[in-house]
Amino acid sequence: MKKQGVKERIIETASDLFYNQGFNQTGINQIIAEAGVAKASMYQHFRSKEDIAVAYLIARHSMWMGKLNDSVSVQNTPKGKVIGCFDYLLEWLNEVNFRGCGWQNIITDLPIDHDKIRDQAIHHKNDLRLWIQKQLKDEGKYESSEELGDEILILIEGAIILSQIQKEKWPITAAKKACIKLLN
Amino acid sequence: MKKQGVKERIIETASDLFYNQGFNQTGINQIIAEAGVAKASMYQHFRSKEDIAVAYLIARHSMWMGKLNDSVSVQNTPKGKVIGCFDYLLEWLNEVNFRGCGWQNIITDLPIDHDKIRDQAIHHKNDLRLWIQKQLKDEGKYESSEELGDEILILIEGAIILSQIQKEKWPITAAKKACIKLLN
DNA sequence: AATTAAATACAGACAGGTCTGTTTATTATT
DNA sequence: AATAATAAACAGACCTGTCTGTATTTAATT
Repeated sequence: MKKQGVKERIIETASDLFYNQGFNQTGINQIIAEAGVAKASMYQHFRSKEDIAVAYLIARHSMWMGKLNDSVSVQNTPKGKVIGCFDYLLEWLNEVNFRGCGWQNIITDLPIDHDKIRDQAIHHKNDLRLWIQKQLKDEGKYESSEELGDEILILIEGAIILSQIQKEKWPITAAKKACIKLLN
Repeated sequence: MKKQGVKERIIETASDLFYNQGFNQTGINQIIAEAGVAKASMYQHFRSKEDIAVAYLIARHSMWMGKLNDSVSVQNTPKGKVIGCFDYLLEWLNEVNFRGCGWQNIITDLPIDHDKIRDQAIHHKNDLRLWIQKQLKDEGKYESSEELGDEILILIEGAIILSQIQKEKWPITAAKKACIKLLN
């Protein structure tokens, strides 16, 4: 059995902790303790706590977009895939007890000068925005797939944050209904 | 000239700091320094940092709902008032450089056992939800004002968080368009 | 042997909260 | 009005704990 590399262990542990308990509630001493890594080793691989968070967000983006694509792959049409986003949200957020979005959660209470983290959030949201707009364009029946895509993205973001606040699923199901209305 | 009370000064200073730089980025030493209050005095009025935050959120709720009502009061119909929410968002969020929503910002990275803060966020969002649903019901032309109200609320929440991430106004204008589509 | 990683200690700063004595402001009494 | 008592607020020190990051030595891995 090949032991997981130090860097990977740090990223994995930090990802879990940053996501579930919050960036500001997670100290590096906890990360190294739970990852079974020495602090100096950690600083060999990462220049700062912010850089660990960046690695977390990069890994998360890859994982998240991948899972989204997997989830909606069963849909036959681009439009179906867009609507399917909400099924994915429902399944994922229910599974994490409505903990919400890693990017939303980290950007709302961010130490000053942590612009690398901010850039990751913008990157992720732009990727998702383009993904939605592309699906709608591929569907070929919407005059304004960009405008519509923006509106769907806002529904997704709103559903995530509101389900987090309320710890309930109704925002997601309501957002799906609104999405269907806008697309029909 | 009556000097503002100690408690009020703490709440006002903490409100400004919590909102603009974040709950976790604001320490009590900064609060007392900027409020010109002794720490012991602060702890005479508030049991904990969490209690200060609760006072902040209570004051904010009152202020926020008041300003919303003022802003939409120029609209002639309940429906106009709901759509007017987005104009209020645009003005307010532009003014605070898209800093976003006090409740969203605090609940996303919250120390454990701070349930009083959580309760304030739920209370605020429920109030807003009921306010929107009431407007739509008063309009008298929607069969399902509750469902529609939920959808509008999600648009509002999504517009706020996304404009914060992007530091742009397009999420708000897009959300307004979606709102109009859903209401027409 | 070279590289990587671990263990440990440290530095400086900061966190939220407590305590004691002093000062100031307000209230009550004369 | 003056004085005394009370309440509120302040100043400074202190507490325990934690934060992020650095330095050194030793151990483990390649």
